[in-house]
Amino acid sequence: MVRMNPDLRRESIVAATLAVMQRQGIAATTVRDVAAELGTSSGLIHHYVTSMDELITEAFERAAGEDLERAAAAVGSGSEPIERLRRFFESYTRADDDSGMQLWLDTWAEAARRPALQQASRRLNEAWQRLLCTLIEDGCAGGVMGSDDPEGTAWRLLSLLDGLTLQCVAHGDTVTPEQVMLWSHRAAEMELGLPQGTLT
Amino acid sequence: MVRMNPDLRRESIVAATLAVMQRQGIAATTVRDVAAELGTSSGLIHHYVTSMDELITEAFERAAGEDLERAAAAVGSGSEPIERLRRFFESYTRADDDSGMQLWLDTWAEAARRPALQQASRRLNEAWQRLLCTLIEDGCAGGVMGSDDPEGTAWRLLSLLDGLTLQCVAHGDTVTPEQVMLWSHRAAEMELGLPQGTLT
DNA sequence: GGAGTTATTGGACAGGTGCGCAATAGTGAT
DNA sequence: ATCACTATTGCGCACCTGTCCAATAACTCC
Repeated sequence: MVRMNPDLRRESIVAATLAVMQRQGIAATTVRDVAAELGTSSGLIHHYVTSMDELITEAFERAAGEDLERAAAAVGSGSEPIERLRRFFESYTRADDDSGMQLWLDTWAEAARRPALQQASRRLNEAWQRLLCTLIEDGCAGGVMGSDDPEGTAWRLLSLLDGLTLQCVAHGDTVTPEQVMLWSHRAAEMELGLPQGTLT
Repeated sequence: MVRMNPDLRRESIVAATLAVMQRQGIAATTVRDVAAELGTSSGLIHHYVTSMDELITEAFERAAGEDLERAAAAVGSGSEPIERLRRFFESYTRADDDSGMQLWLDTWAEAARRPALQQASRRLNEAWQRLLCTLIEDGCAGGVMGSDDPEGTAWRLLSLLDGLTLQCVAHGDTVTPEQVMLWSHRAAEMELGLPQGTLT
């Protein structure tokens, strides 16, 4: 039996959990499924993790945290405000990642019944809002865009993106990712006093 | 044993199911819970209903259909376009009904795993879109408001409302129903070329 | 080699799920 | 009173869930 670093073992369990969650949804993710994904037994999972709830929350935090970090890097303060805004939208909508979108929706619903998950979800939500808010404030300071209430504008735009993503993930044939980008661009142009077509 | 009209009995089962769904969420609604709500046995449920899936879908359709009918009546073509729009927003956000909002979110997530529910959800979704679209077109025809793409505008506004409702139901202390109304009004004013403050 | 420690297994446990079914209670017509 | 019929019960079935635990395997250190 290979003696692994316990932290690494835990890490691989969390990764397997995430994979199962993306494939089957949070509610349908069971200890035995995770064990099968790793090719081990269910008892082992509980040797490294105290409860299923903890495992699910940790897997979500890992995935969502990485998404956020990637976005923060892509939106980095180096380039032009308009371009940064465009990149933010692309990162947030996860348009290239079906299973990610599904998991995102799942989290909203499950959060109501899993306090730990709700807390994690809220933290992530606020971090995204802060990222966009800073971005808008930078643009305003540079005179590229305008908003009399950057925080409110950020919430409105994020809510629009949430709603569009909702349509996309649940009724994908009615609203496509391309429309999500187009419509969010138009809304942002209106909100920020940009000439129509600036973002697209 | 009182011999009831079978349709009435079925009706009461659906009503009980809806009550349990609103209280516990769709995923946690079981045959035994519904039976307990009615004060009968679980076997009786299956005497009138073939499967749990069917029961859940029917309960959702009933509740959502009634919501839509109420909204259509409230938005009736009698009054002024601006007032009709305001009433539409109020109806759609279900701001006065916490359990209704929770069920709405639940439906989105569950739809991914219950085909029948997904179909029902989609039908309802399109009906709401049509209602708002007609409303916008009426306003445009009357010269009260303007939009170069009524259908797109309707989708955008509904998506914004969805996103705001999402925030409201999951993180209620961050986004209040009042803000949902205010922000959706502002967005609608921008979209429809109305002077700021017209709706509020 | 053996001792001590950890990793891992596989199954037991109590509880829950949807569904089906034989048995019973009640009803209305004859 | 008898009959056919329906309503209703309550339990059984097979399956699934998270969690726990004794037994075993593998490793490290002496």
